[in-house]
Amino acid sequence: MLQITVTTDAETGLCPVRSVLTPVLGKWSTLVLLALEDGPQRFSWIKRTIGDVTSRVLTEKLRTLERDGHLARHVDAGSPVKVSYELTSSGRALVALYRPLAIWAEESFEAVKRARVKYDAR
Amino acid sequence: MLQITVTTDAETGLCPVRSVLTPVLGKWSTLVLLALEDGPQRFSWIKRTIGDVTSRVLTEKLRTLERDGHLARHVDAGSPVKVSYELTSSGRALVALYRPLAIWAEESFEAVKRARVKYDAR
DNA sequence: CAGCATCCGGTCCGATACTG
DNA sequence: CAGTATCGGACCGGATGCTG
Repeated sequence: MLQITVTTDAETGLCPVRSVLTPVLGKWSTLVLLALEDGPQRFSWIKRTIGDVTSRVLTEKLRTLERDGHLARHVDAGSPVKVSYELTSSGRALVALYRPLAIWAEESFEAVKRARVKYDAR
Repeated sequence: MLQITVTTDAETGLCPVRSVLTPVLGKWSTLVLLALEDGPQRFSWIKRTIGDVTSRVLTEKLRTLERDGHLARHVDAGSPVKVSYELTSSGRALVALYRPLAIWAEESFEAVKRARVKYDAR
C-alpha cells in the first residue's frame, strides 16, 4: 500500500515519497534522466542537449542522482578528460516511469495553457 | 516524440516538461495529488493527511493545481464553510501516472538509503 | 573538458497571528 | 473551517571567472 506518512520530522526518512521521490523530481533532474535514456553521455553533451542549464547546476543534479544510485559516473583519464554518465538499473526503472509523464506533458501542453489563461482572466 | 527542447527562454513555454510537468512535480504537489486519489476531500482532511504542511503552503499548491486544471474547487456555503477539492480528468490521468512512481519509491526506499550512506562514506 | 569557487538575487517555505 | 497576512530564513539556481 501507498503510504502518505504523517511525520513531524520529514528528515527521519519515514516517507518514501518525501525521501526517494522528491530528490528526483523537479525540472532539472527530470531533464537529466530523460537525456540519458538512450545510453551513456558525456557532461558537455548533456549540457548542450538541455540547453538552458549552467555547469554548476548540472553538476549538482548529476551528483545528487549519482549519490542516490540512479546513475554512474565514469572518468576516462587523458587530456582533455572525458567524463560520462550512465543510468543504473535503478535509473532506468525511474526513466521508464517518467516517459509516460513526459508524453502526458506533451499531450496536455495546450490544455494546460488554456486552463491558465482562463484562470487568470478572473 | 519526446522533446527536450533547447530554449534560451524557458518562459516562452516551448518545452512541455518545463511548462507542464515542473509545476506538478515537487514534494507537495505530488502528495496533494496522491491524497485526492480516492475522491474529493476537504481542505482540513488533506492538511491532516499530509501532516507536515502549513495552510499557507497547502493553499498555494492547491491554487497552482487548480490553475493548471488538474483539480476543481467546490465551496459549500454555510457556517462553517466547507470547501472540497476534486481531481479533474486531467488530474486523474496525472495521478495514474504518479502511482507507479510512488510504488517504485517505496520499493527503492532501502536501496536508496544504502546508496547514500555508501556515497557519503567516501 | 569538466568541473569548482564565489557572489547574489529570487523563490520556497515554515512559524505565527488573524479573520469571515 | 478555510483560509489570508506578514515576516524571516533556507535553499535554489543564474552569472561570471578560474583550473588541472
